[in-house]
Amino acid sequence: MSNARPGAPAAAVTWQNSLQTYYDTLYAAYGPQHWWPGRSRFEVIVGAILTQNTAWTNVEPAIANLRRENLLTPAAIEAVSFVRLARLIRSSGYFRQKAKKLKAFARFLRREYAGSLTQMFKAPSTELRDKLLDVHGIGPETADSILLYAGGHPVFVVDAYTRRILERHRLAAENQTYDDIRALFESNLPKDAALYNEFHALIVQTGKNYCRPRNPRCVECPLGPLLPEREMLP
DNA sequence: TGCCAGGCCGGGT
DNA sequence: ACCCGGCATGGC
Repeated sequence: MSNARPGAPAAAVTWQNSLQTYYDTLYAAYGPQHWWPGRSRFEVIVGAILTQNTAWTNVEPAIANLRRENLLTPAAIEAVSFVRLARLIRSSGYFRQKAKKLKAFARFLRREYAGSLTQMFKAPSTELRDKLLDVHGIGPETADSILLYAGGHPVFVVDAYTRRILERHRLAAENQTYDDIRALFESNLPKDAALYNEFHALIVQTGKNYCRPRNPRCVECPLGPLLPEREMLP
C-alpha cells in the first residue's frame, strides 16, 4: 500500500515525514538506546517471552537465575523440569505460562531447525514470522521482537506504547490492528533493521516516561503534548 | 492500597 | 472476526 499523494506539494505532511520527524525528535532527546539487553540471541528470545505484559525489572532476576543455573540454551530449557524452570522465572510473573512458552519455543527450534538459531534466522522473514506465530506463547509482538532483536530481520515491532503514542497524536485510530500499524512503519521507512531497532527502543523509552495511563507528565513528551490540530492522515 | 507493566491463549459470541 | 477472563509478580 502506498501513501504517496500525487500532485501534493513537496512539503505536504506525509507518513514518511511524520515518522521521520518522530524518529529524529526522539533520537535527539534520548540518543541511541543499545537494545535489546541480552548476551546472546537465545537470551534475547527468552527475554522477549518473559517480558510479556511485565516490567523488565521483574525479568532481570529471572534471567540471572537461568544464567546461574546454565539454562540459557535451548537444550537446557527442554531438559529442565517444568517445576524447576517455573520456580526460577517466578519473578517475571505468569511463571507457569511462561515456563510452558519457553519449553514450546525450545521444542520448536529443535524440531524445525535442529536447535540452531543460525539456521532458523536464515529463513525468509515472512515465512519465519508465520511459523513463530504458530508456536504456543508467541504472538505478533514477540515474533517481531525475535525477528528484529535476535535475528536482525527488518521487521518493525509494535507494542502498547507505539499504539498509545500514535493514537494520542492522532496518527492512528483506535481500531487499527497490529498489522495495520506495523505496515504503517514498514511501508514508510527504509527497510533497515538498525533503524527499526532504534526506533522501537526510543518509542518504549518515551512511553515509559510520558505515556502511561493517567500520567500527567504526558504534556512534557518530546513529541509534543498533543497534535489535535493536525488532521488525520489518509 | 490499588494500579500498572515492552502479551497471549482459549473459549465464547 | 472480535471480545473477554485468566494468567502473577514486584514497584510505585
